Amino acid sequence: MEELRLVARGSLARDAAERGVDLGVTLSVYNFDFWFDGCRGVVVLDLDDPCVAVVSVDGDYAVYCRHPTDPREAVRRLRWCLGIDEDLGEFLSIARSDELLKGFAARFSGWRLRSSSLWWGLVVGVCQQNASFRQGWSMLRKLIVSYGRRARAGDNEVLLPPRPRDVLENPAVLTEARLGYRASTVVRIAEAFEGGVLSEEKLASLSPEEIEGALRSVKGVGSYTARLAMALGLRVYDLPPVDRWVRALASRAYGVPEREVERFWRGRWGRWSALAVIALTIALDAQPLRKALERLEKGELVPDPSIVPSPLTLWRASDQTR
DNA sequence: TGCCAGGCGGGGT
DNA sequence: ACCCCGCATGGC
Repeated sequence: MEELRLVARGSLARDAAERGVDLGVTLSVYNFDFWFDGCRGVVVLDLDDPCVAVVSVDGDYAVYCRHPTDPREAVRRLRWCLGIDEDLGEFLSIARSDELLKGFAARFSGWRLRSSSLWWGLVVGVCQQNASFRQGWSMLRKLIVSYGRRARAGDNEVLLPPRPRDVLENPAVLTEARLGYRASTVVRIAEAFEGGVLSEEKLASLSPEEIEGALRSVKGVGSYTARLAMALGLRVYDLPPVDRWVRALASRAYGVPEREVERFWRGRWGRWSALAVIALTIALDAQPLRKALERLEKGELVPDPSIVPSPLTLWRASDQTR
């Protein structure tokens, strides 16, 4: 097991409060039980040169890294992963007068997207392809647990997602994790990162369209997966990951033909397009389309914490997604 | 039991 | 620019 050393300690409480960030909500949304327990969360800052932060809902944090790291750089990275300095003012202002997201904007203004690496964002996207939310997160959970990459960070034993190299060393685990035909796509993504064809640093400087194109060069990565990964890994939200779920809901809510949903969505949400898609999945508890449409008809557009698992409750629903 | 789910690529027209 | 199909797997 890899030993990580303490490189920084402090509190984000004041800055979070000043910026209206709710760390409890931010840590709980779309998280697993082994990374969040209702009180403290693990944030993976770097997979390749492992570095993690343990953050409490009141803002205390400790950052641990495998190699000596500039504490200021580590804290910058933590703040970025938690979206602390991302100003969502414009997004929330649009959302407050939006049919789909006004309830979300009223109650979840403190939510920020937790980012991951681009590699991991792609894996998340692939696991959502042609599967229910529940199945997708079950696959991801099994994937992480099966590779079982562990590190010691102070008193905490932390589970890390596999690196591209881990996947290439033992691709059979993907099948054990029940990824089905998605396994070969994950292998191709891992090869692209290991071979340097894709690299986060190079892609980050490109335009959103160019990033999407580069990611789609991997067979099995289409528009949805590329755009979701850009949002999760790079905090680039310009291009919405429009799937049949969003297409149907937006078509109904806005009275727009399905084939025009993407254009309409981008016109409405601009540089917040992908964030709005992710927010909608939270608002409707990522329920299957049929139920999500019923919720829309009834105007039930705020998360229902009694639904398990959902983006909000996934962290306390490990048994349902095993 | 079939059918379908937050896609995708490859084939057709 | 469309339309259509198959694809691993799990839940209902």
